[in-house]
Amino acid sequence: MAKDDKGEGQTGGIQSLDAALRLLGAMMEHRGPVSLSELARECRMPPSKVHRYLASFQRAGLVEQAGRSGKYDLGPGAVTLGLSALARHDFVNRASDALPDLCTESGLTALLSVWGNQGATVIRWERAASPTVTSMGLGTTLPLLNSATGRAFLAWAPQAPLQAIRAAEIRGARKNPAIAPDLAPTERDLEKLVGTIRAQGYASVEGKFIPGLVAIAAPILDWQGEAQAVVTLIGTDPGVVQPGSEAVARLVAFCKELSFAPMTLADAK
Amino acid sequence: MAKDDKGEGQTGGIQSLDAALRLLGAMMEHRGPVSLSELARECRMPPSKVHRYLASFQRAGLVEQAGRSGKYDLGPGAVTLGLSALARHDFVNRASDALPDLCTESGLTALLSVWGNQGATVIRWERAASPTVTSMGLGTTLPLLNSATGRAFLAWAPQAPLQAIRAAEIRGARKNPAIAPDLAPTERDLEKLVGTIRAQGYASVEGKFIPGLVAIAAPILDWQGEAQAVVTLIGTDPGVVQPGSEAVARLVAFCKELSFAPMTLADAK
DNA sequence: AGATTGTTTTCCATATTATGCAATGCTTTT
DNA sequence: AAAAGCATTGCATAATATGGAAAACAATCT
Repeated sequence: MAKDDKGEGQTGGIQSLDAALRLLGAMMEHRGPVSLSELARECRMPPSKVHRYLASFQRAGLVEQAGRSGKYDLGPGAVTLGLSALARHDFVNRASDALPDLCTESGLTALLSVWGNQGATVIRWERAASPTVTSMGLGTTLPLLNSATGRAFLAWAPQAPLQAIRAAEIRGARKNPAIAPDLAPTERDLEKLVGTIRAQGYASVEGKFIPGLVAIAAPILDWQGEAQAVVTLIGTDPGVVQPGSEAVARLVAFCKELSFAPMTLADAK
Repeated sequence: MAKDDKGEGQTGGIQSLDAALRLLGAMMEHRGPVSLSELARECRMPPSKVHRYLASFQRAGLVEQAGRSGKYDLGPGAVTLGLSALARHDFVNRASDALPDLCTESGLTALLSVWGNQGATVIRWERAASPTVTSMGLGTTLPLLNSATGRAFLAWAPQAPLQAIRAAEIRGARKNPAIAPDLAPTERDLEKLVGTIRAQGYASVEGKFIPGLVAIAAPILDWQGEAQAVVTLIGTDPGVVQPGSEAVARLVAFCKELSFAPMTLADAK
């Protein structure tokens, strides 16, 4: 195959693994199932090569073949791997463990989300007894502007990844005003919205994402003051979004508890 | 290198990739960072090999070196990958697509339900060729105790939300014994019922909700082990509810196929 | 129908690429 | 200081991945 280019200054590694991971990356960029030949074209690999790699991935459960369409997609093993990686960050574990308590104490449905996959992704949720909705499962990607969760990320998440997404969603919202009817998503309005959210310490939304529902969301902050995750409470009573409400108090306390707290001098040993 | 084991019956694939994925699997099992040599020992690989593989993984962001301790850990790329995969696993859609197959193969009417609106709600159904049923349309809310579907949710759905609903329905059933004529819905009986259902892997009902009809139901589980949806088969022949029946086998296999399955780590010894 | 195009999958000879070992730095322990 | 453990790099060998061709399979058009 005449690999003439020696431009690779990379230190040791496995070339076949690099190719395999390039393949995985390509699969990730697609939102859904991809055909083998399409992958081959994108990665500039012969189909036979792609086929063999996919066979190995498939054995490990990282990819799977969707139905009988023959197309390939990321599989459950990838989820396991990702959640395992996520679990290394202890705030995820602590928040997951405490989520049921928050749910029962508040009587509301509680969600734990992290930023990933170009959106706020729900990784854990605890349903309340009261009649809320379903169809909001794990892995749901919440909209940035019209969900309390998304807004909390907008206000507290790392800038870099959000800038682009934000811009994209603003364009989308402008084209489709039904998505954000009462929000004129100019840069100025966004700044104002973010300012308001940060000032009051939590984000809220009434019936935007799902009519009839209200939600409040607060961030779990790391040592840099950026949102590592967002906790959301969903209910039906409009009262819960009010600044003084018990639900707000509980939510904010919960997140503060889990957020990074600078060491006090008294702790010095 | 004298690979004596010919135990590999596996079809085509990349051996080095298999080794790499075995490595990833080993890293997954550790809760935190691992040293290179430790990995090498566990996977029975020479350290140099492990080092080269890790270099490739690191370049892709799948693993990273924790601080300057030199230990390796799963990295942000793994999280991204997992979240991307998580978003694709829309159980409801996948089940919807596959439902017609289940229907034709089993010759029975198939139902797909999710939890919502204080009950098991039918969101998709596929009628069997034989003209049995029924007046059951989309959006029908099935009773919790007297339908196979409801019972499956009872057995596998998240505890917290169901406790209340369950209690409410018990009260209702007591007031209206026609709904649950042969079931004394005490807490003890409920526990026993749930235990039986979980033990046999599916819920069944004979002629309770609709006289003359029998039904079996099994859950589609997410990675939390909770029922995201329930698939139900309805027929007239009492034989289908028997544990060994073909219908039961098909149903359970169907749900298992759609349920979340963790990553398999190939331990070819 | 049959023909045609586009897939996915298997086979095989070749040499590219991964391999294990040994040697080298590098850090931590005795 | 010496020793032990670990991470990293070089090297010759052969084991392994490679691309092309062709077989199996599916879908679309004439």
